Amino acid sequence: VRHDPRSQWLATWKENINNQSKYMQLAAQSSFKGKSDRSKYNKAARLCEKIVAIRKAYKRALKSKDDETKQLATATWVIDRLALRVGGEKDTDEEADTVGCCSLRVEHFHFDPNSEGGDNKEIELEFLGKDSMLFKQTINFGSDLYNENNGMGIQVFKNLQKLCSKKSKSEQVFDAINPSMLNNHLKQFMEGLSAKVFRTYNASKTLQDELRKKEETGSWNNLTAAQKVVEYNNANREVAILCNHQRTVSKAQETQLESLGTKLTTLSNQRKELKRFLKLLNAGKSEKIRLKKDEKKLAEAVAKALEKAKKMKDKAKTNEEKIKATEFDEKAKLKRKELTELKFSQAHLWEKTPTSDQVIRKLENWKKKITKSELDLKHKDDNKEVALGTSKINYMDPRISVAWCKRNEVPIEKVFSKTLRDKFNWAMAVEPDWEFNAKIANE
DNA sequence: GGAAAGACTTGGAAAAATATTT
DNA sequence: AAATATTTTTCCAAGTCTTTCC
Repeated sequence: VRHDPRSQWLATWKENINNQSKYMQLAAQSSFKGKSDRSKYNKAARLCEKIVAIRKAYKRALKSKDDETKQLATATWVIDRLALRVGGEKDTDEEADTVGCCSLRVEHFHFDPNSEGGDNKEIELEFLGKDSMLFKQTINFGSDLYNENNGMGIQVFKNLQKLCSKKSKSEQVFDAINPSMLNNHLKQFMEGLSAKVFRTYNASKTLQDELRKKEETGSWNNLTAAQKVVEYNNANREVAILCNHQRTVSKAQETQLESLGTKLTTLSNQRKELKRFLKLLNAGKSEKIRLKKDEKKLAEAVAKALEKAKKMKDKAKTNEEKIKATEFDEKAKLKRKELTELKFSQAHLWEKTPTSDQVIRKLENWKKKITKSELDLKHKDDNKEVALGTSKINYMDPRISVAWCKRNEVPIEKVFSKTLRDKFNWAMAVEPDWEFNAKIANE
């Protein structure tokens, strides 16, 4: 037993397989952890002020004659603007071959990936990051996004080009520096600054800017709380994309998306048929309009089968009878499924020949349905690989979210789950106009 | 001065709990 | 109430970064 105010752990031991240190620590909702979480975000917030000087410094150093200085500047740009991790060296015999900024190799860079030739300033970066998550993005260094500070993107591109030339594929791009040099370099700008702080800073800043942008749109105040939460999640998504937080698409999700796709095709085919009906009606050929078929008959059969299955189950005493009853029940359910499919496939049809008014009304209805389900599908597809949770738990200052909720009269539980509310208890008391900026660092 | 150890944060998968649809 | 879909929680490995050791 000992008392050591410098450390947070309650117990520590060596795990017997890989000989790694293990710790027992207080839970995330403890005030102890809360305090260090708060200081993490406060440190990142101080960057709001310091970032100007840092960017100015590396802009100049990008053109330095000294290799080390130049590489430090280029790497800092990458960490600041592309939100990469620092990328510590590790033993590739023992561990997975994953990389970050400092350990990037020439083979991870594809210049002019689409062979556009000429003055192309694109690089496709492709590598496995933490947890072997794929990072694959094409960066256009010529775009305004990277050049608002007159020409920095272009300069970085030139540097990277040079750093990759005359090297074999397996050589490191930033061969003159390593993470501890980079972190030491960063310390001169701000006490306690290290590479990871940029991720926290950029994530929090992005969230705040995105949320503010949305609040400034004209119709914002007309939105319901639920609609505002959707916008919050969209902002959260921007952050997750920035940090490359991904999830693998499960088999179930895959099939779900597929079936949504087929549903959509059915709907649009039905709309086409409805249009045809309208023409037929106008031409006085109403007898050619297809009507609903077999639905009632099948519905009755299904009801009967289900009832019978239930009776069989109630009666069954022996195992054999029970098995039979279950089998029958499964068949009945299959039939029921058929019925729903049939119903869906002729949902646009009528029992009796419709009037053109009816057809018009249904057409409008179908149009709405199609737009909605198109949007739904696109949304699902766009987001199937993005994980929002990680940035919410680790990167976005919770006070931004709390203040946003207060300003917009959105209950906090729409945004933070129970555990997150506990974890971020320290952040709950901020004012509605609270801002993530350099001033709050002293709170 | 550089490598290894130690301490703490960050990461997605899978399980579990809830919500929604049928 | 059952089936499905979505969200939350749990789990522990894989990172980062500072301190210690040689």
